[in-house]
Order: sequence, then C-alpha cells, then structure tokens
Amino acid sequence: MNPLTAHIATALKEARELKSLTQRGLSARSGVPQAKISRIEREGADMQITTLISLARALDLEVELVPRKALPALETIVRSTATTWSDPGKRFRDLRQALQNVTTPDIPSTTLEELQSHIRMLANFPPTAEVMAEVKSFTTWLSKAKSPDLATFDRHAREIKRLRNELAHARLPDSPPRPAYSLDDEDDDDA
Amino acid sequence: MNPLTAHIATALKEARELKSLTQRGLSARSGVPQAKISRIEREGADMQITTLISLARALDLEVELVPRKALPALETIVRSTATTWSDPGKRFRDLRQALQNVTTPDIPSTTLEELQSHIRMLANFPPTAEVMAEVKSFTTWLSKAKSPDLATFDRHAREIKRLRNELAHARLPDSPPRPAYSLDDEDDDDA
DNA sequence: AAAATTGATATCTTTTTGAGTATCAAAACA
DNA sequence: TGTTTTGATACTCAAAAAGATATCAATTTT
Repeated sequence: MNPLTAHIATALKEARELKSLTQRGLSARSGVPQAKISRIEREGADMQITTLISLARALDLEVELVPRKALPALETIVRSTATTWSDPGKRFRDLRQALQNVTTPDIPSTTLEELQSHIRMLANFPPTAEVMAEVKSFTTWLSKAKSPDLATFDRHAREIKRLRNELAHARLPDSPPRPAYSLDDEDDDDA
Repeated sequence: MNPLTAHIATALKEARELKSLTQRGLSARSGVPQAKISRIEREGADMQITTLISLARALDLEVELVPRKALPALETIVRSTATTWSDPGKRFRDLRQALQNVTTPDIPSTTLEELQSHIRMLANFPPTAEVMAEVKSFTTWLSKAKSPDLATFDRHAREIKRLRNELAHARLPDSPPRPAYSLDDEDDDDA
C-alpha cells in the first residue's frame, strides 16, 4: 500500500462501507470504474484529483486542505459529527436478551453458546459502524420474528462470527477497549 | 479555471502566499516543477494526488476527506487556528503615527499624502495576512531607522499601493468591512 | 541603469491514469 | 444446491500528467 496515499485510500473505503455501498454501487454513483476503485482501496493507487473528488462527492465527502495545526480539532469535529450509536452497551445487552428468549429447538446449543461468546467479545471492543449495524439488525429480527427460521438465524450467526474474526485479527488502535459514547443516533441502516 | 479543482487551487495559492513563498521556493520544497505550480494555481490544472500531497506537505497542510456535515465546523476551526492579528486597527494607527513622525525632507509631500490615503483605505478592509505583514514590517522599519533612506521608504510605499490596488480591484466577500478580531499574534514575519 | 527574480508559457519525452471490458474465486443468497 | 453478487486482477488504447528545460515580460532589487 502506497504510504503517501494510504490515508486517503482507507478513508474512502471506510466511507463507502459506512454507507453500505458496494464498489460497483460507488462506481455507478461516481462514474469511476469498479476496477479502479478496487486498486485505490487496496493498493492506494495514485489517481488524479478529479477522480478523488468524484469519489468523495459520491460519498458526501469533500477534499480539503487542512492546516496541520487544525488536525486534532478536525478529528474531534468529525467524530462528533459522524453517525454514532447511543449507548452501544445497551444494544449488546438487548441482543443477548433477545437471544435468551429464543426457544426454537432447531438451534443447536453449541451454536448458540458460540454465538453468545462472540457477542460478548464484540461488546468488549470499540464499536464500529459495521458491527453496530449488524447488532441492531439481528436484534430487530429476533424480536420481530415469531418463529425464527434457521437459515436467517444462521446468516446472522455467521455475520457475527465474521465480525468477531475481523476484529480479532485486526491491529488494535491504541485506544481503550470501551470508550464512553454519548451522541445521538441517526438510524440510517436497515430494519 | 477548472471549477472542480478551483477550491484546491485557490487554497494552495493562498497558503503559499501566506508563507511568503515564491513558486520556485515551493517547487524546491515540494519537488514539483515551478511550471506545474503556475498551471495549477491559475488554471486549476488537474494533478495526481501524490502531487497534491507533496505541495500540501510543503505548506504544512494535509489533504483530508471531510464529511459535508462537518464543513461548517471545520471552517470555524481553521479560522480560529489560523494566524491572525490582535487589534488590526491599532496596527494601522501605529503605522500612521510613525509616518507622522517622519521628517526626512527628501520625501515629496505628495507621495506622503498619497501613502496615507492608501493606508486609510486598507484599514477599512478586512485585514489580510499579506496586508498586516506589510503594515507591521513598515512600522517596525520606520520606528527603527534613525534616518530612513528614500529607497526603502519607496519600496514600502509601492507595496502599500500595490496592496491597495489589489484590494480595490478584488471582488469583495459578503462579510462586513471590519469584523472584530481578537485572537493572539504569532509574529512569524520579518523585522 | 543593470542584474536578478517572479510568474506565465511552450516544447518534448516518459510514465501513469482513465475508461472500457473481461475473467475469476470467494462469499452471499435463495 | 445452484445462482448472484462482490471484490480482485488482467489487458487494451487513448488521454493526461510528470518531469525536464527553456524562454519571456514585468517587477523587484541592488
């Protein structure tokens, strides 16, 4: 990954994923070929600024030149402006509660135990957009479905496992495991 | 001027001028040819992001992708972080005072009168980095030099005139003529 | 007045991106 | 299970930027 552009490449990828867009989806919006988006995201491929601007605009971002001095403040601003989750701990508790009430005999108890272990682990990491979206989606589905079908349940269970593995293998940022979050919710994800 | 890149082109030029760098000076620091810098600044020429990053770094700037939502806050941050001048009105008064005390007979009174008129005009515009730097530099020189030489005096007079003309011909931003400034000084310019 | 600097342009070759397609393995989905 | 979607990668040709110089008019400096 090109060290000069890594920062931007990562920001683009994160912004795309936060918006639940596929590379092809972003391609359609921005006019930039999917192949190029792939190269940019993983290699930090160089590109023209007009291309960067197209991608950024499609993601509701702007390319700005910010004085070094202002960077710490900018970080704070962006964090506070970003879509965050109010009380992620409660969201995790809600999910585990919902799981406790699942009484479908089809679900193997080993699977259920494993799933609960994964959720506990996820709850001990700083919440990401991706994780919280799944937690919310899973909880909603559980509390809504009268008779949860095994297929959907499995899909959620696998997603939770994937997220756990992703976090487990990722390099941890040097921030404490569970910061206090307090900003409001925007509810822009799926059911 | 390319409308897509105009924003960035302008920011680069302003940052360079704020640092009193010539295009060649910036070229030397950034490794980007002077010819290209010229094209970028006036035509908003497209460039690769690695080029933009080189230029930005040489100007103590960083290329950032900022959420649209966070832009107003960013603007505030940048303004408050920028080098500003405490009480620009006082700086203008100091300069005019220093001029009153100039008793060198060599200076034609017409020149002096014209100069004072220009200063009055500049004082009625929102102060720019360039203007305040010159006001400070001129004042310092006047109060230091026992017998001000005409050549240097003329250089300052011409610079003041140039700045006045620049402002007079520039499109005015839609801000009020003399906002209240209150932030502290950084004193990073010459004697 | 002469010398040096500045920003704007021009020219030329090399390197890189852009755009359009196509393919493929892995994962998601039904 | 078979089908679709997703991201990664390959190849082409046309377009554009990079890089290296050089020139020039207008200032600026000495």
